[in-house]
Amino acid sequence: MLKSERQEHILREVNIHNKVLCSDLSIKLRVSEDTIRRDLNELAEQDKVIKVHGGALSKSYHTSTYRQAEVYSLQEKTIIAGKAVTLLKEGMLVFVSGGTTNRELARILPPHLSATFFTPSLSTAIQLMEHPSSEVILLGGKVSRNAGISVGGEVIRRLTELRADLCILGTNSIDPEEGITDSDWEVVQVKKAMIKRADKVAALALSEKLNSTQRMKVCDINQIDYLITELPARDSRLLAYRKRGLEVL
Amino acid sequence: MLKSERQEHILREVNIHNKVLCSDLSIKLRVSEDTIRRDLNELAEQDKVIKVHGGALSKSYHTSTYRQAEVYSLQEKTIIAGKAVTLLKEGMLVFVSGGTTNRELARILPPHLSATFFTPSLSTAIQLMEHPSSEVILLGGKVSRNAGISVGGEVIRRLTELRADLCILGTNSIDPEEGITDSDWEVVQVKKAMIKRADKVAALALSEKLNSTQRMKVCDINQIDYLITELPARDSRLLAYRKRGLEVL
DNA sequence: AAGGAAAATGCGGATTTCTGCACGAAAGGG
DNA sequence: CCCTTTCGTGCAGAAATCCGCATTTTCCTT
Repeated sequence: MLKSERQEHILREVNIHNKVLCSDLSIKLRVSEDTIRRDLNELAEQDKVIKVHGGALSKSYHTSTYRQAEVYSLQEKTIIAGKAVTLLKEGMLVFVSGGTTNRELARILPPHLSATFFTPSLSTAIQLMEHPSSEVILLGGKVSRNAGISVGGEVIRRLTELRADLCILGTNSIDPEEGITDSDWEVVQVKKAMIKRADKVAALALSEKLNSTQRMKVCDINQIDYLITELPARDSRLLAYRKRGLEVL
Repeated sequence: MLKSERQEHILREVNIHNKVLCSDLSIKLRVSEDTIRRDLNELAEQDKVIKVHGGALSKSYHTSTYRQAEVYSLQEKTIIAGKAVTLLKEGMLVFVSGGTTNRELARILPPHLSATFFTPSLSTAIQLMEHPSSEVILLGGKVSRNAGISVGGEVIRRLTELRADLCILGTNSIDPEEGITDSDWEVVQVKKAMIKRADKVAALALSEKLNSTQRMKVCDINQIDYLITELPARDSRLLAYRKRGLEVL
């Protein structure tokens, strides 16, 4: 039996039973426990399983109950989300894109605010779902594995039939000259459609994303109305954006 | 039982009941109280629980981090999912409804299987997203807060444009006479549409759901092709269904 | 096809971890 | 204040892990 074949088998086993024991696998696959252990360690390094004393545990089982843990820069993102909330008014129709910052926004939404949210993002939708008084409409389509959002013609077609008061855009790269840029073509198409059909556009970005660019253009800087970062509005790093007419929160 | 597995269990227990006693856990998990106490101390060091005399208290009780509902009867659901997987073939177009059993199915999907999945369920879609070789298409629409799926005319309209090889239906109530029933009108509409547009229908149900009915009818028993429970196919409780012509797995 | 380097595997022994038990100290309840 | 329950610690046996090394397998080059 080949090594990779064996590891496939182990992975399948661990996903079905949520746990495996070195001793069991050793017998079932007719190899020494050392080999199993080595396999498990490799799989653990690739984040496929979680290695523990005596065997291994399934990752998805473990992380699905625990998942809250790893939003990086959570502190900053919460600040950003807090500022963004001030733009929301009763009864608004709002587009929300993907990303953890927007998820954070959904989480801290004031409970009484009743607005209608359209989003292609799975995680944002799930978070919004827990909000008591808002309506959530999911834009469906082919799901992009990397981005965790729906993409494709159907999403864009639906967007063209709508008109939003506000579009809240998670931003990977923003630059005073180049505007907002991104790296995934499908995602760019969706963002473009959202911007086009919204009266106002708010860009949410960690300060580390400022003055960076990527391959594909989403929009010009003057198409954006609000720029929200975790920095105070008067921070010098934001000067270039204020000069361009953006309202910096 | 593995140590880490045991600690998972303890954590789950403490989060459900808000408190646990060493003595209870010792009996339930069949280890000495010393071991439990050591576990609780470790969990307390990691700030997962609050250790008190005689047991421990839940921490999240105070911090109100709303956690994804615990998957109850996970063991049984994994068995069901395992059987359901055998119905899936390369290249199929499959409808998948919501529910934790279907989420479990998505989780244990063989990595190599490449199929196309349509689902209105957010959690199923998120789980399927992690699958390397399958395509996931999310059916978008108004999100139903209780069910965690998209509902409404748009979903149903999209479904009528499709034709699936298989429909995998999470089931809340099934009865040999009454067929499948459910309690949420919107959800029922979606399930009806899915059944109508699929060549074969598989109903996934915990045995506790057998022979129960609810207010609204989803479909007749003879519209279902496969019945999958955690019980062995020959179990007497399934006899009535076999007699009706369902293939019981 | 043959040869050889690299990777994979199994094994023995040293080390670490896990677990239950015993005993004395501490905490809690009436 | 006494009695019961719980706690902490040390210890011992069992299991799991780590480490180095010899042997086998795999794969690539010539």
